[in-house]
Amino acid sequence: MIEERHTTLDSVFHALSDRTRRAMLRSLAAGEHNIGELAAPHRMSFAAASKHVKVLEKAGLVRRRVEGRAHVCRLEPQPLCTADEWLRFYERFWPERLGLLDELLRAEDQGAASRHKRGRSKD
Amino acid sequence: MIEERHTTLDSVFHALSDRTRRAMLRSLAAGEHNIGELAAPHRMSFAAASKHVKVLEKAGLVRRRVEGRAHVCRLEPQPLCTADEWLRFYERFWPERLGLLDELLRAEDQGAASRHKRGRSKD
DNA sequence: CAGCTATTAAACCAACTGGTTGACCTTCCT
DNA sequence: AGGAAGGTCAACCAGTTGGTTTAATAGCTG
Repeated sequence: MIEERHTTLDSVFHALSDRTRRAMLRSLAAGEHNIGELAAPHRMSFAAASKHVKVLEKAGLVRRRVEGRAHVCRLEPQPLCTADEWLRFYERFWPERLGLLDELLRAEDQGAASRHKRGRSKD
Repeated sequence: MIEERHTTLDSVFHALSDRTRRAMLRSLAAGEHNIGELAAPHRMSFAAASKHVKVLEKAGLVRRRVEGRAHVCRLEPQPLCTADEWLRFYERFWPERLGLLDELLRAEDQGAASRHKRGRSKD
């Protein structure tokens, strides 16, 4: 099960290491799409794009449902959450990025929430 | 510069897609280590481990400083932060995992912080 | 039925990965 | 000076990746 988690992280991070696949996930964040729609924005053959989707699928990031002749894909966010959990271990190393949360929780525990600035970035 | 960010994400996620390298980062989270120390826990040749360190270095995750005959490595957390930023875009998809932060900030803004449980996982 | 649409499958290719080994520098120790 | 310690580099290898093209399958549509 720990083993499982490692192979999961392997495949998830690998899936994320390609720009095309990251873009596909972004598309899927906006809603379901079939393979053709996912492939369209990328300058490559349909077959190549289809392979990318398969990589995402194997990483558990995408679920596919066949609907007539179309394969409709939907985002499966759980593995991203797992990856984020792994990353967040290092949270304490990047200054103020989200050390914020712990600060807030601590302050809250003491019944006295202090004031903080917020600056979040978008993509 | 956007371009730069993409190649960074490519190399960072790729670096993270290997278990050995993730373990090395964990070691470095505890403090500086030279290559030999980083290599020791892993059943592979010294040279192989050295290559892994180089991958981490190229991804900007590790900084190396030569000290006599030893190469001392230190964790460079910034790219992890960048990766996390990318991942956190999907935050809204995994239920309540850390929607917590925003909740807290919102509550704080209203001058009334509500109580929450915290449950974080380790690796 | 024919033909278009959506998609996979298979064969192939060049480039990269993760690993090995052996040769080779430096630096430290005695 | 000589040798061990800490690392790199280059060559090599098998397996994977990301891409191509061509062919095949399955579902709609007229």
